[in-house]
Parts: sequence; C-alpha cells; structure tokens
Amino acid sequence: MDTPEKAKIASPIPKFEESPVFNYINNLSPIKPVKSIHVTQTFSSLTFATLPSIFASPQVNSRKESRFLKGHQDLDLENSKDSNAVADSDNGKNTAEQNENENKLPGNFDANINIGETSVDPVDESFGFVIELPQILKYDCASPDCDVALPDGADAECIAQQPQGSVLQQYTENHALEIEGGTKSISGQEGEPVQFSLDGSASKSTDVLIFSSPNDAIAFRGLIQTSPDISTGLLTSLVSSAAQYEIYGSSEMTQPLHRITAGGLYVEGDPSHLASEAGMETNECQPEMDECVNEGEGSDGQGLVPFDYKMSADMHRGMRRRCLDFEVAEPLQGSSDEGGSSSSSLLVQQSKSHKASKDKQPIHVKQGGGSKKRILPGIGLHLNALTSSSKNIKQETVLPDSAPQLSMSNQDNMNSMASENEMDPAVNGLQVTEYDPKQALVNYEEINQLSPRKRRRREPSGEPEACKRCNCKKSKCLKLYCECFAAGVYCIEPCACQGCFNKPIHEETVLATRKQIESRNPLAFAPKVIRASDPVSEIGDESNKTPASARHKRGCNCKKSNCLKKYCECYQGGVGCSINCRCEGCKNAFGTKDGSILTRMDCETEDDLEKSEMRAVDHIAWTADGQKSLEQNDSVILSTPSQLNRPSLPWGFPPKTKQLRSSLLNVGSSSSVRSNQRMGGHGLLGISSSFGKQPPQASPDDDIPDILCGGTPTAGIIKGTSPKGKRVSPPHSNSFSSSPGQRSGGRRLILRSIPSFPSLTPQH
DNA sequence: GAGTTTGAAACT
DNA sequence: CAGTTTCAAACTC
Repeated sequence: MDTPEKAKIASPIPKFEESPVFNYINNLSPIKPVKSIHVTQTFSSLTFATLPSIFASPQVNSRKESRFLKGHQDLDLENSKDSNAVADSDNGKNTAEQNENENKLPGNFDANINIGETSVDPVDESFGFVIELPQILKYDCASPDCDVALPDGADAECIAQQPQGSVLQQYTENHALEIEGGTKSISGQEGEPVQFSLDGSASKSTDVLIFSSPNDAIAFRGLIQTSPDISTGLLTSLVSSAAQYEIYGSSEMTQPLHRITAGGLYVEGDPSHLASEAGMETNECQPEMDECVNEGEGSDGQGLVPFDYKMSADMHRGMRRRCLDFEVAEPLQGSSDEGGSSSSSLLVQQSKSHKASKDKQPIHVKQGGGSKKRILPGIGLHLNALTSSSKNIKQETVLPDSAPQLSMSNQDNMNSMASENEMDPAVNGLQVTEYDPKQALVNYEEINQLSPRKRRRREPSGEPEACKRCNCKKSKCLKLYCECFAAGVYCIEPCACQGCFNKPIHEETVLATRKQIESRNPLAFAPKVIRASDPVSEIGDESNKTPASARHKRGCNCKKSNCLKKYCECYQGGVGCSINCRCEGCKNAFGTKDGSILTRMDCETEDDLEKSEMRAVDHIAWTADGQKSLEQNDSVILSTPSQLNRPSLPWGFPPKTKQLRSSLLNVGSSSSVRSNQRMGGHGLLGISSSFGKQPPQASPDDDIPDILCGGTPTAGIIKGTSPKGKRVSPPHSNSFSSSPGQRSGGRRLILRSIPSFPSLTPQH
C-alpha cells in the first residue's frame, strides 16, 4: 500500500500546482494563488528576523528545540532550515521530517519541493503518527476527504491513499504552523490561513491537515476554530481525544507541540521581547489550558493542568497555549457555557474566532511592535505575570467595559482573563459573548498608546495597586528598595526606574544579586506578612493576633506615622502590629502592638474612631481589591512564596478607595449582590467566586467587623460571604487565609503548583 | 509635578 | 547589634 501510494504522490510533486488538490485548494481560498509565495515570504522574513533573537535566549530556545527534537522523531531542525538540502535529499524519511521542520520554518518552504518530497513519504510519517496518535488520525480520516477514502480505518492509509490528503496535509501543516507561529497573534499573512480555513470547504482541508500534523494541540485548536462542517459529536470527540492526547499522550507528542509553540514565538514575536513574552505567556498558560480542556471536555481539563503547566519551565508551552486560548478560548468558552458544543456553537465560535482573527491582526501587530512586555523566561515569570495581571486589573477598572475583551488582545490582560476564565468559565462565556473585537482593539490601542507614565497615572485613581512599579533611580532595581525586585518580579514597562537591571536581559545579574541578598538574609524575599494560620507562625505573639490573624514578620519600626500610614509595613500589609514591632505610638487600625484592636472602646474620640474606621475600611476595601487581583493571578503570585504575603504586592493599598467604604461598612448589604453585579450575574460567589473573583468587598467583610468592632458586629457580613469562601478553601490554604489580602480559594492550589522563583533559596 | 516625609534596606 | 546612610515609596502641596 505504502509504496504505490508513495509513488503516486511523489510523481505529482513536480507539478504540484497542477494537481487537483492544489486546484481545489486554490478554489477554496482566495489567498491561494499567492499562498505559497505569500506564506513563504512572511515566514521567511519573520523567521529570519526572529530567530536570532529567539536563540538569543538560550534557555527558552534550547529547551524548545531540544524538546521538539526529542519528541519529534529526532527531526533535525538544522537540516530543516536548509530547504535546498532537503530538496536534494533522496532519503524519503529524512525529507519528510525535514519538510516538517520546514513547515515550521516557513521561510524555507517551497511548496513544490516540499510537498512533493513530503508526499513521497507521508505514509511513513503518518504511520508514525498513527502509532503515536491513533485517535487523531482517526479524526483525521473523519474529515470529509478522508472519509471518502477510508471510512473505516487505516488511518495512515487514509492520508497515504489520498494524495490530496498528503498535499493538504503538508499544506495544512504549513498553515497550522503558520497559525501556530502566529500563535500569539494571527496577523498579516498568518491570519489568512485561519480565515481561509474558516470557509466551510476550506475547513475540510484544514481538518485533514491539522490532524495529520504532528501537533495535535495545534491541530486541535485549528479544528476548533475552523471546522464548521464537523459534526458536534466529532468535534467533541476530537476535543476530548486531543485533551486526552495531551494529558495522557506520550511526552513526545507534547514536546513537538511545544516546539511548535516556540516556533510560533519565533515567527511572531518581537525579537527583543520574545523571551519576556514567553514568560508572560507562561503565566497564562495554566488558565488557558484549563479553559481549553474544560471547554473541550470539561472534566478533562484537570488533567491537563498538571500536565503541562505545572512548571514555569514550560513557559514556551504557555506561550503557545496562551495563543491558542486567545483565539480558541473565546469560542470554546462560549461553547462550554452552552453545555455541549453544537454545530451552532461551533459556528459561533468560528465566527468569533474569525472576527477575532480579523481584529486580532491589528492588535497583535501592535502588540508585537508596540507593547513590550518583559517577562522573563526564568525568574519571576509568574511574578511578572502577577504584575501584569494586576495592571490588567487596573486597566479593567479604567476601562470597565472593554477591559475584559481587551484583555484578550493584551497579553497582560490575557493573564487576568485566563485566570478569571479558569476560575469561572461562565464568566468567561459572558465576556466572550460580549466581546467586541473592534471595541477591544480600540481599547487596547488606547491602553497601549498610553505611555508608562500615563498608565501609571491612571492606576492611582483608586485601583488596587497589585502590580509592582518601581521608580528606582539609584538601586538599579537590584536591591530590596526596589519593589519589583523585592517582589521577585522583573521590572516592566510601566516602571519608571533608571538604569534598571531587573530585567530578563540581566537575568543572571538579578539572580546573582538575589542570591547575594538571600545569603545575607535568607528571608529577605520571604513574605513579610505572615498569617497566624501559617504553621510557621514565627511571630511568637500569638496573643497579639489581630482580627486579621496576620503579622508582619519582622514588625515595623515606625516612629512618626503611628502605624497609620503606608509607611508602616504592617499597616500597608493590612495586619496589626505585633510584639515584633518597635513602633512608637502605634495606632495601627488593624491591631496595635499590644494586641489591642482599634475599636470604639479604643477610640478616644469619635473623630478618631471615624478616622480609624475610615482607614481600616479603606484598607480593607483596598485589600479586597488587591485580593481580587491577587486571586486572579494566584497562579502567578503564589509561585514565589515570598510573594504570598508581600504586603506591597497583592494587597497594596489603593491610593484611595473610599468609594468602597460604603459598601464595606454596609455590612448588611449582601456581598453576593455586589459580587454578582460585578461579576455580571455570576452566581457562585458563595463558593468559588467568593474567593476567586468575588468583589473585593466580599472577603474583607470578614475582617471588617473584627477590626472595626472587635469582631462582634458584623456577623451578617460574615454570613453573607466569607464563611462560605473559607469553608470552600482547601485545607492546605492554611498559609493563606488570614490576612485580608490573602484569602484564597481553590485557586491558590493551582498557583502553588507553579514553581517558585527559580533557583532561589527556599524562602519561605 | 515637585518637594517632603517616612521608614526599610543597606552599610559601617 | 546599634548607629548611620541610602533609598524609594508614600505623602503633601
């Protein structure tokens, strides 16, 4: 079977363009004629431009490459790069493999040669795939083209028998790669393929190609995006299979995917920022994965999370995923919400994706060139993500309507979105539904156009300042003076620091410095605030537990601020002062040094009381916001232990959140209502939402009473929300919980899985 | 936006 | 460990 088929396939190669398949493809897509050239140019240019930068970052690149090679039948990327060599090569297998590589490196793509060559040995490769991914192949066959040829079975044969299939496969692979490459952003030419696939007819080819392509995930994604024709069942099964594949599949399979992802990075990203982007994406990875899985199959998602995204090391994957999610996520979400993806849902998805692709193009372009996020591949990735997310949140605040959608286009926002999605798919669904690409684009542009300064300016308006933005001038952001550095995150664009070394580029320096500091003080990067619940409870002042049940590890040393300003780390961290504090005239609203809490009793005058309450409330409210942001980015935040309780990080004080005061004080008001409003009617707030996404006010409520009234008054509040959330929170959450800003829900768990700062000393 | 205040971090 | 200096955030105007 194979041989004859191969021969057939091989012969047509020279005149591939004349082949029926090719014609068919041309007919299908307007882009067609230009396609080979077009694609080639695009990729080549992109590829060449990016590769250097990509490789500049050994960690990421090498990793990706290695994985890919490893996973992908030892494909030799180097060889693949030389298309000519491949063409000349007589070895069918090698050729095929190389072709694959070439596909990944479009720049070298020669439609005729490659296809032909590939066609020569597609069968072999197919078999390999079959072995590896039987299900996928089946699905492949399931596609219209395949069905005709091989309704039953021989997966490999299906492809082999159909020269079209092979051609398409190659073609598809290229496109898939393109798509993948464009992962981050489907822009320019990259976008074309996608749209092309969107056509009903085109989808067929796409399906075949996608599935046949080594990258299941990619294929999967592509399928989701594009297969209007595919029946719901098929899609569902496919999704599930894909999910399974990823989950249970051999590492080999996944690796290739990663590699492709990397390729996507290369192709798409801005060379200078690829690495950083990768880091960011990594953060998002988990959420996306979850989404993906959940959307696809629901229950399967759980498996996936652990699979790929546990380690920050897989940031590449994350990148890819993120991209995938970006495009696919929305549609999927919608489908998931619907319960079962129906054809209609698919269509919707498709249309959405289509839309997205259109709109995305500009956005992505902008992104690539304009906004540069610098998340590092390595250290502080998660942290950075957190930062970004925080920003995102802020942005959302600024642009409530567009924020969510915007997030989709914005990497930073992506993080938050992903997190949110992960937490509450339903919400996502809503967002997706409401998604207005144009609007999003506008907003995105708005935000992006904002100079760091402007952005910064916007935040102050009452948004939680979850993200770190330093303004260091002399420390080079390599000392604990620098909030970013102290928080374990790289400085980002919004930072106004001068001579900053806290950037991925200087990763080594950062690490070295960090180590140095840690050598001096192992806990230098550890959380400053410790919850009473923490086993550590280093604070020997159990008696002093404040309502918040958290304490600043070392205590403050305030002399003039009376621990009533953010100068005080305790106050800033939302915790009361403890025995460890050496403060003078402590009036910490969260609890004074001597263990007393500011209460009416304590207040000398009404004014004082009011002030205290105000402060406390503000603080709480703020914390709540911070928490929200924190929650959203749990994955990121938690990654580094030090971050958990870092006061400034998650729960910094918003400049002014008095608006929240009313709500907070308004104990009676059900937080649920608030949360619902904010969440867009999302109902679960009692449980998951209360922690993860609930409006800031909700969780703080618990503390408010205690703080303000000595713990009695606001039982109602507690009833409203906190309790549930607390119950829900997993036992392990012991480390979280008590401090206002640190309450966590199930989310935390996932986050925890994320590795902490690389190689940093065990903080804790 | 500039200047001041504050307290942590770093240094001695 | 204490005192001093440096630093950047927080705050004020």
